[in-house]
Amino acid sequence: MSPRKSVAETRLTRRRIVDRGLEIASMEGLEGLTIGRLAADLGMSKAGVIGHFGTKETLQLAVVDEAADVFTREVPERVHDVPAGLARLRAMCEAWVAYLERHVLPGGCFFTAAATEFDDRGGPVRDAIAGMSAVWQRDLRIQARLAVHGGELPADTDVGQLVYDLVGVMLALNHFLQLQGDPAAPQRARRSLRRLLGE
Amino acid sequence: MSPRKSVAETRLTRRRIVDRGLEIASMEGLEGLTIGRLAADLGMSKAGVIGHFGTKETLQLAVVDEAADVFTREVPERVHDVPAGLARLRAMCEAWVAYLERHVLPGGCFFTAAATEFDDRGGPVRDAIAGMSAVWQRDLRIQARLAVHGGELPADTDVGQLVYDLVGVMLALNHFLQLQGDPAAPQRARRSLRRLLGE
DNA sequence: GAATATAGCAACCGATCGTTCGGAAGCTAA
DNA sequence: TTAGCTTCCGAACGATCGGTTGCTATATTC
Repeated sequence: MSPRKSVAETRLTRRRIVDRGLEIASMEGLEGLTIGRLAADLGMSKAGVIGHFGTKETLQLAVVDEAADVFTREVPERVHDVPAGLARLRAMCEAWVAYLERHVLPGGCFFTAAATEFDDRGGPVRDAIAGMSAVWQRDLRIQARLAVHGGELPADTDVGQLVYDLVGVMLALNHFLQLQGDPAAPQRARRSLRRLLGE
Repeated sequence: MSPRKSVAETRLTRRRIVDRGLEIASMEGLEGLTIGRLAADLGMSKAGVIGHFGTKETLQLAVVDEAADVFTREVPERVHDVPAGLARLRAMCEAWVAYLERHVLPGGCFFTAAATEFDDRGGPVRDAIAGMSAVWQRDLRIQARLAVHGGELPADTDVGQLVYDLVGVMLALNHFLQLQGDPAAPQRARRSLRRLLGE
């Protein structure tokens, strides 16, 4: 029925699958992401969808990768030119808030949803999620440490504690935005960040 | 085949279903809670399981109710005799941390998982989850307000902001415990609580 | 003791799950 | 032109999903 597409078109089809898959997964979860649903949404057959990945788990991993790309594009890359240290740390957090505020993905923060969905299981998908979460927290820790060493944050700052609190602020932001639809949540998040990182 | 049980036995069967259902749901999610899986775990037929509820949604609501009962028993009821105001607010939060620390449910905080799973959908299950979350946050606000009026917290305290931060601390605790298995998380949570609520 | 009500089972329903298979269609290299 | 490669489809696979039906065996009610 459907002919072979040019290489460019093929890559485009794969991208369409992963992009739409990320949207679905951000709303329904990575398990709620169904091959049949994906096929129906894209107007193609289930075989055509799964043929690009071979396995649902591979598809899930591709979606996790895409989510990481989106996050990277929307948050860390936007603050790459901000001076390292406290300024960069503040910019990272502000970009993080803005990213959730803008509802880049319809289902809120993909990693929050995926983390709570997979935190009790094993397997490569869980490992990928935990790994990317760890990388981002490491980046936060690095900038926090630079800020401490540069005297921009108190010398006795517990960097791990600070990152813990920052993560809490963002988890709360996602929670109040998605579950309660609270429009004051971003402002609350920014106020908490000011308290943690100074003015 | 299986005979009718006495009323007491019948209630017990229902409790067994809901209890096991809560364990499964805390790990696999409310949608991952499957009637067939439940029946297999309990050594009974699917019809025997669903006969007590009629519908999976009703079963899910029963599980949500049970989760609320467990939480109520484990957290607010344990601090019922603590004097109202800041002392009670602190005790509520400490009981909350201890509840997560003890791993009362194998999958961590049920409401955190259920909230992120259902925050994008509609329906009675989502409403029940959001409602119970709202009740608990209202209880926190009440005690916080009492603490402010009693002069135990600064007069300019933004109570909504405080509850936002408290929720963030607990979400982070659940996150670091479940996804990263960080044993230092409870101590981090307690330190954050001290920062928010004083010594 | 007889009548009634009901908990639970075995079997089954249609739908959907992830996955496999053979083939049709078209691009590309020889 | 031809042979091979690849994308995608239609169809089907067994498994499982939520839910229904008919029945049996017993607890309760009279």
